[in-house]
Amino acid sequence: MFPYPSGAGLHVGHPEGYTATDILARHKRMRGFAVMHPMGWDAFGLPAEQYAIETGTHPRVTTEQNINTFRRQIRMLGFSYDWDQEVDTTDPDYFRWTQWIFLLLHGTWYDTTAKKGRPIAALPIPPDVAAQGDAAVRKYRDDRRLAYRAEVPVNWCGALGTVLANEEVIDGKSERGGHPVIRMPLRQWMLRITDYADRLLEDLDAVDWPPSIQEMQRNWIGRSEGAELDFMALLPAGGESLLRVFTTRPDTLFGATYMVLSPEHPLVPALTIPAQADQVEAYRQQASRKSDFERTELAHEKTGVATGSFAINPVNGERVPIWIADYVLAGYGTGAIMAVPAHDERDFAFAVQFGLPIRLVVAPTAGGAAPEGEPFTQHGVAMASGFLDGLPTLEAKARMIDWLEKESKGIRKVNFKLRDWLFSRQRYWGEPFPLLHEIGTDGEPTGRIEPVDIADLPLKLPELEDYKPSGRPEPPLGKATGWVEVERDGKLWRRELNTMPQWAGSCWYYLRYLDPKNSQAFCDPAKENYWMPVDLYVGGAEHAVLHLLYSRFWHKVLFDHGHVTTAEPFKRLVNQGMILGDVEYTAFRDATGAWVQPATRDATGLEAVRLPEDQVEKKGDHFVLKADTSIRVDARANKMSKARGNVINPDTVVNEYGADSLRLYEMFMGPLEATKPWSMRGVEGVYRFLSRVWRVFIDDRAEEVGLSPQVSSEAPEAETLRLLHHTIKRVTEDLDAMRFNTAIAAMMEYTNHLTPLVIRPRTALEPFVLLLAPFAPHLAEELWQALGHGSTLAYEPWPVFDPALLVASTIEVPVQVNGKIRARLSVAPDIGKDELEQLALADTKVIENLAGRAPRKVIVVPGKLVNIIC
RNA sequence: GCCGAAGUGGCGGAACAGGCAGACGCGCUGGACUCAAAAUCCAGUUCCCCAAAAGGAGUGUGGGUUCGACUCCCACCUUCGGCACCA
Repeated sequence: MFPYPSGAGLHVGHPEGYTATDILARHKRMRGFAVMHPMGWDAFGLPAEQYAIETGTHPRVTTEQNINTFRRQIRMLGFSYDWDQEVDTTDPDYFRWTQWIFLLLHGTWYDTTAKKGRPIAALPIPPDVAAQGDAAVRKYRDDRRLAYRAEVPVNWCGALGTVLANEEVIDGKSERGGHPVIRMPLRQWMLRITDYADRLLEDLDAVDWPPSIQEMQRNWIGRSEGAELDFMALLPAGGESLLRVFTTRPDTLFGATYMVLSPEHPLVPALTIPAQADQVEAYRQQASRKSDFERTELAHEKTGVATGSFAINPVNGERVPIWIADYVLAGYGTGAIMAVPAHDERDFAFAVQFGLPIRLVVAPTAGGAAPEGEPFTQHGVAMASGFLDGLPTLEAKARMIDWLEKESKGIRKVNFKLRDWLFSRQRYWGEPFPLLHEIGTDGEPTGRIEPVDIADLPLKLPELEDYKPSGRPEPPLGKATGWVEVERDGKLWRRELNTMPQWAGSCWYYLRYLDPKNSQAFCDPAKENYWMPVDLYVGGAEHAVLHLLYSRFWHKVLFDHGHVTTAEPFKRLVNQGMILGDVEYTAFRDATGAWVQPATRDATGLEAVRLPEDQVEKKGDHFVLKADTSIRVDARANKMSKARGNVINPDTVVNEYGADSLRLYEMFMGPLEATKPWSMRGVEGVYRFLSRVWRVFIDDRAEEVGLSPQVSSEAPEAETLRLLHHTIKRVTEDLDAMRFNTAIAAMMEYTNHLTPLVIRPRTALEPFVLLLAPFAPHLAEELWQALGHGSTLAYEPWPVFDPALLVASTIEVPVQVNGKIRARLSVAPDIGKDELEQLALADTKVIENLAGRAPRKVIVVPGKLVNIIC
């Protein structure tokens, strides 16, 4: 995954994944593969804009500086990127195609029968719509495009005068400054990713991804099957209105004792009786001020207000009260539920809180009793439910849906947690939407929206005097007066003022890598066909859901239009683990300065003191203070952060130990996927290994760098040859399985064998240099030259091991008596089972341990062990 | 609360189609080289007992399967990551 070039420069977390893919790229090249290994910049984003607001520096300037820093640092590490493939999402030649893809989405509707996206021109227009004229047809189409506009609540911070992203809002206040944030509806661009929910879910089975990531995506998509059914709401003003709910448990319909609407539900005003109006309005106000976070956070205490009106249960004609409560989310299902307190935790809590009736309609077993004082939410057997009585839950569900469908009171329905994607931002530093709004003679938008001509792309950002927020929830692009208004076909048009989110550019960059300079298409179809899908995609798990889901969505739209040939973009995904700071030891002192042992880690009023390693020791399964072993010391590695001051800068490491040491250490720390703490001593360790390798080849006492006189043309001894081939085997297999740490261990072992050799045969050294090359390319190239080769080793064939040479002349086989090892036999590797058993039984140690007892059973695993049971 | 991953020496981690636990590296101890130090090289280093040999215990905890379990099964504990009123 390409980086966001932040002002802080490269972090040691970045080179982890990049080293891994570089090693594989180099290895594959040596094995004759054509390798595409590119790098680029995900360079739109908030920090550059924030910096612009504060200093007036154009984000382009900041971004360019940051990219230059990142590029320098990345080059310093010797990654074999093809810099001709470099992409930058903020480059107009790049975002031209981001805009182009947006227009493709805008020009697409999802055909649910064909289960694919199709051009909007192919959308069948019903005759009655067509009869109403162009405006009606246009609206019909606009309502079905994959990119559409909707009123959705955004986080508006009046004090900062800007709209904030969800992650910038904490406890209903702005992250910076702690100003109040309210949610207000704003007209926004949305992408209809929910149309692709089923395919995004199904195709997860076809990719080679970590199961945990697949699971996270499945949960995020959150498919659930159930029914939508209609209650009949009785309006206080007279008349009726259908009130639709979604439920996964239609079998509990007989147990519905009240209904709950989300505070935002459109029917709330019509359903509120005058006596309740004030309360309802107050509750709606209060709910609107809460952020989603606040609404779902800890506050599991239920709140709500009765509307005062009632609805009729479709299955039994019963009158049930209608309430509003914020535990019902406006965005899921229909924004309204039938409450079955006996069989749902939330409904139960609410019913208890407000004294609403609870009616059991499912028993754990036929005739069995549900536990008292808690809801029974599991499957069981229907009861007190008329025609469902006695049916197990699954059958009861099906029967109820059949009944609802027959009576036209409901339908089978699948719902998804996945929301449509809020795609617009009220920001400057992002891709402008290539759309024009028609302005009528009255100076107001007519509602007609047209894309900018493809030939006029890219639509570049206007230059701005200042980037400060306007103080109104309006995008800063509105300030670019000369840019906003456009004349076309004799009419006045106003440009779309929102910009795209940072995800946009990162959604498809892997395709641009294939053909970054193409001015005719986002990518030459022949190249796409040759390279796609991505064989290996390495990145942090923080992108497990959003980035990977959005990319997959865009890819599928491109696929439906025939612009790409694979349904999925990333065949194999590997998540690198996080690199934490060095381990820190912390003890606590109270106000008097005395050491104390806090009951909890977050105890207040105590001073946390960081201790050097030599002041602590291990006692039992935890660390204690050496000076007072009754005081427990907290030992943990923390996330690297500026605030903690535990950030490791790759520049420092490279200056001190060289790029190869950094690369090697990052890979030697542990499995790529694991979270692991950094240790400067560990870097020192791999540096010493590389130095040892150097001294095996090079006479370091000589005035000039030159091959050690110990390097000889003699043939290696059998053991050296065996170890060489063993090492080739291990390194090759470990690389294929991405076990970089054990591959390095294998090379260390081989080096440990070579070091004491007085005579170092060239034929045992050269293949080793090639094995080391992907890991430590700088050192390996130098050794390769010293060995007398004129050109790079980057394309030398990868060494191949000879299985015949792997066999040792003798092996050691342990002999157990009753499962305990009592002797070791030195035998030929191909020794027969019977012979091995005879040898074991004849061993003096074994005889001693048998103490005259006769073996009852002898288990012989040839080449592994002998176990004698007596 | 739910989902997922993981618990192995002083530390990072090896070994899991069930078969010698602790590879490799760090740290530590001792030795060689040196006037000395650094660097380097050699040896040792899971714990307990012990001069040594020989023993004994041991892969988060408690059970189970097996000749044999870090590895498989059941229950639990802890840590990390994600989701979190999704009807």
